Amino acid sequence: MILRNISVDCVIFGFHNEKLHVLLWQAEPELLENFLTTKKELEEIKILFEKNPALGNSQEFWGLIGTHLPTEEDLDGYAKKILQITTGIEDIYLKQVRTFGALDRVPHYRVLTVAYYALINPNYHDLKLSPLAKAVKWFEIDNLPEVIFDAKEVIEHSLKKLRDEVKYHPVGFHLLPKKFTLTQLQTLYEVILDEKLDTRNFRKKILNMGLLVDTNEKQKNVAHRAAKLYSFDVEIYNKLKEEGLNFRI
Amino acid sequence: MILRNISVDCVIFGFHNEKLHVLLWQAEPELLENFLTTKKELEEIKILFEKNPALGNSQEFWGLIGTHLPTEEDLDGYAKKILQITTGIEDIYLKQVRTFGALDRVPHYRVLTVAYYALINPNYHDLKLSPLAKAVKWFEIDNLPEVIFDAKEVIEHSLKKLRDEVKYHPVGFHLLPKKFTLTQLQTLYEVILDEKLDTRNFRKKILNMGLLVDTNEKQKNVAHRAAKLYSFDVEIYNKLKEEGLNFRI
DNA sequence: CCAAAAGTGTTAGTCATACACCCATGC
DNA sequence: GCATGGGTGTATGACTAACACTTTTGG
Repeated sequence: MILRNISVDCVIFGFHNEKLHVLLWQAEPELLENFLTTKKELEEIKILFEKNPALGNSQEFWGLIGTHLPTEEDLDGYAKKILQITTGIEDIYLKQVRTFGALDRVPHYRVLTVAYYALINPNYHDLKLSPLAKAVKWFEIDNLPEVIFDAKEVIEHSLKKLRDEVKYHPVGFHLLPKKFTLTQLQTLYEVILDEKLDTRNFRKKILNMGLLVDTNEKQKNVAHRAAKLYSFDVEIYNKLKEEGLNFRI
Repeated sequence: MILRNISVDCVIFGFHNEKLHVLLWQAEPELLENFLTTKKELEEIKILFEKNPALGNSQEFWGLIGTHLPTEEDLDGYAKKILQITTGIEDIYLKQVRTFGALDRVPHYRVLTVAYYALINPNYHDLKLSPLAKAVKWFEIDNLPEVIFDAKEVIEHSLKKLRDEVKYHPVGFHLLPKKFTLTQLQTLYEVILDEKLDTRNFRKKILNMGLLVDTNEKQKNVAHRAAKLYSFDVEIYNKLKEEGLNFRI
């Protein structure tokens, strides 16, 4: 059985072409089948779609990826499941943003949405493998299409949360490939925080924290001096944090 | 109608006797009547209580103040309403913590709890006026009674959120009277953050930020040098923030 | 005059900011 | 050899941390 009054939606952020993107879809009941376990649940979803013209009308509108919470699913676990099925990735950084519960945020019926944000790197995860590939698309964060319901507000809240988080916790790394250059990292922060950073100071700060691992590798086939590749190690971060490291950008 | 699968619970923090406290209650359906608008809702609540032995058994267990969300109530608005009815105060600082949705967090039926935390100053708000006064009690944060369901976890999450927040935003003032001394403010921070702060440095830092208003008043009838009384002005804070002030403790 | 808490300044070290040029690579 | 982005050091000012005594008040 699904809980008609509760939906779980994921704001999936991706970083490519030096831009922050959000993954949206045009949902149809048949796609939601992927997230559900019983036929009964699918029937229930179909009824909701029929009752709500705005949902059926999704040729024009894009929406956040998610659906109603089944009774037998753990809340955090279900958000993770939605992401796994959508992206094919097992270990995704995922964080609850907040629950939206204004009266009339969705016409015709009452639903609270528990929003999560997730961070992935689109260059390194081929979404073509996803069963939802045809319905799903990346949009630049400052060039979003028309979205359904209050999805815009949810995305904005999530972005704000990401911005707050990225300054004090090393979460930005989840948007980069395993091995990355300091310039990529800097660009990422510039894009998320929407401000220019001083290269020399940025490098000093990051390297002084001592949580990047020098992979002893360099970029290849670039038409300029090849940059060193670093990786981020959560274990090292946890150790340093215990010793009193304060991560700050 | 009430939404059986969604409850709204408030972790109400108060600061007195140099300790941080939480307001808990022993809920009974009759008390919940105060939060509800129709008789039908009360009947629905009563049925839930009957179905769930742990709820009826609340002579032994204390719980968070809150109840199921009625269909016609806005989520944030309902949290505010719960607080107003409980405390009689109109303007309470209130913040959504997160939504708890583990599978067996409440036995016998599935319910998600949207948790909020609130900050009030018990010395300056007489809860005896509340219709719930007899069921409600302050507990020291590190001397809590046995609590129902996962209330402990919810309280701990809320405290963590408060700690994170208090460092970077001037929310601590909501726990103090309108006019307070710098020593009170320092004690408050020491209690919330659970660490000693250097008095001289603390005063310098706070006063340099320039967001406290000198009321030109002093304590009266104290058996020692009377301290100056300050107040906090949100308007001033907002102005300073626009000018780039970074609030940090 | 005593007890109790309020109030105050200086120094040393650390951290943030501002800023401009040479280096390595592919084509 | 040139275009492109990678990589580096220093000086200045700002902030943080550590630390001990005098002042005011009521009883």
